[in-house]
Amino acid sequence: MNERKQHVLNAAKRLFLENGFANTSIQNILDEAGISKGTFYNYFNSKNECLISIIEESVEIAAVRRDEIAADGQDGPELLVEQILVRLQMNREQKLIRLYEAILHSGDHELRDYMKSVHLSELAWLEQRLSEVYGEQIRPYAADAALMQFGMLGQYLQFAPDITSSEELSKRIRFVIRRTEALLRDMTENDEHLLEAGKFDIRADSPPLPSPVRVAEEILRLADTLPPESRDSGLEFAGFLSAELEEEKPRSGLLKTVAVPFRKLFDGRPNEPEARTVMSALWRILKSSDL
Amino acid sequence: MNERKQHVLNAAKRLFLENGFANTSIQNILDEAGISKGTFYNYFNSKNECLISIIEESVEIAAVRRDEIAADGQDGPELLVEQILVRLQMNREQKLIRLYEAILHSGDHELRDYMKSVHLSELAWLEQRLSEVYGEQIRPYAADAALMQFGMLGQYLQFAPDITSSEELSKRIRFVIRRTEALLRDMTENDEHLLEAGKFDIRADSPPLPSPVRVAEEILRLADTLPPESRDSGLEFAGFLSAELEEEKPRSGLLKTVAVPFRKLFDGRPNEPEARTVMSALWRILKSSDL
DNA sequence: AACTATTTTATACCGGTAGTCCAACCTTTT
DNA sequence: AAAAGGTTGGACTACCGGTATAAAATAGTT
Repeated sequence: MNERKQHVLNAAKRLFLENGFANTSIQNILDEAGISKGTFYNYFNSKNECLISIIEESVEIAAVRRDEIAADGQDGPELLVEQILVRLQMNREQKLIRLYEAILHSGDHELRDYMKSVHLSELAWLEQRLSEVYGEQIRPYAADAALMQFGMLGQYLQFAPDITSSEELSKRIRFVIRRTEALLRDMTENDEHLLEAGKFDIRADSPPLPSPVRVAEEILRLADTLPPESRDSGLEFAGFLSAELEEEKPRSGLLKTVAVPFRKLFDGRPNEPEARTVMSALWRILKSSDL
Repeated sequence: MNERKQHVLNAAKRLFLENGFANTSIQNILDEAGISKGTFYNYFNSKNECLISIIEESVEIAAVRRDEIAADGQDGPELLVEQILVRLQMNREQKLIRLYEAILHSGDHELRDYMKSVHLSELAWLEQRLSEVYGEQIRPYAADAALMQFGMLGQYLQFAPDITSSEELSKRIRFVIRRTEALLRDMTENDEHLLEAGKFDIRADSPPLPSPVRVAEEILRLADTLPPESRDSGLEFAGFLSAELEEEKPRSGLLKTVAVPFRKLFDGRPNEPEARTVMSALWRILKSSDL
């Protein structure tokens, strides 16, 4: 990921959020980013692909944040609220969600398929989390509950798009989660469900798990790029993380605890996106070995 | 409403449903309808306006059908299922709903506002119906229940867009309605709600109620256009309807019963849309006097 | 420092889009 | 028959996403 490319992405994102996807021409992006058309098409094969990159980035940010806040603290409905809040805050002022939808209904098949997979993976995540939070006995109803919760929340957001405070957001999320609990009780009592468990899983096209050794290398390389003031602690963290990663049975609790502050060292630095990508790989490894 | 204009609308609708809104150019519509560009822009100020007309028509069709099936039979959850089914079948094979969404996210403010009002009026209708079906005591929670039901159902439809049989549709609707009942019980028990009653009402910009006298005239005029084979019964119906309409206190039960077969005389006839519009006005009068 | 390879720039160009404009045409009213 | 007004076809504009390309700038290698 070129730094210049990141600059273009940021410019495009700014414009998309401000004026909408359809109302932003490539020329606008070129002007905003101060680049020429040729460069743009060096980075992206199309305007759509540029949009996909933006969404991919925000999905990654949300995933890492969710894993990080799960790393400290007990699991339960309150954590679920926080994790859902992450996605909503990601769509700053509900505008990113418009991009999602713009893509969904843009007649472009490739884009639609991509967004569908994003949607599905969000539902799969939610189904899994509901099972974790409310116990294995509700698993047969988790898929339906996830789908309905997603729909309810979507309505509460679309209906009041003027939410700035995360207080207001939390309030709605909590309300919807309590309703979801009622739905789970109701479905359990009557043993009614429409979807089978695991309905949303689409592991087929998910990328292969990165190798721990490879990730360990990347972490060390990243630490090398830190500025003097954070370099020392960064190297400490990185040394521990990479050593632990190459162990036979990594102590995942420790890894999770250390991973969070290490990643945060890169906040605001030019390679923040790269650091996030590497740590995202780390979290995937950790979660797969937890099972 | 010109007959030629209706012809253009039908052509556009066909193309939109088949290829999507974005993938249908005005030239396509011109070719399909066999008209010229000048004519098209005589009827509509833009492609968007053409789409709005199509949606307006389908909204009207759905409203009349809902009122008509309510006219015979007892009220209750089963009727509600049928009425909801009307809207879903209207969006034939889930494709019209894409038009809705295409409009919602098209960056065009005017279109968005229009669709928002359609959305709101659907929610207002649902809130009202829930109160009717489940009793006045749930009215404080009806707005929330309507919003959540709408969201849940939307997910179940979007998620399985390959539904052709209305059996399958009914099954999902019934499932969602049972969940809505659980939500209503839950909210009632805990006395929790986020929205106040009547939240979705937007009477401000709804057109003024048509005068009964005027509608009576239109009904007589319509009957005159019927072909010989249905002319006699049409005139009988029309005579009764218009006479009753001009009474001090119209017998609304009778009116409803007679209105249905009268409107159906125009099915398949060129002025079917016009007849529907007139009868739509009649239903609005009847419902307002029922209160 | 010189040479090479790659990236970036600027611009012309393509086919397609929504929408404008207008002179010619047709139909209805007078 | 004449006037009026809606209808027609098509030329036209401005813009879009995307392609092509030659010149300029930059980076990497020796």
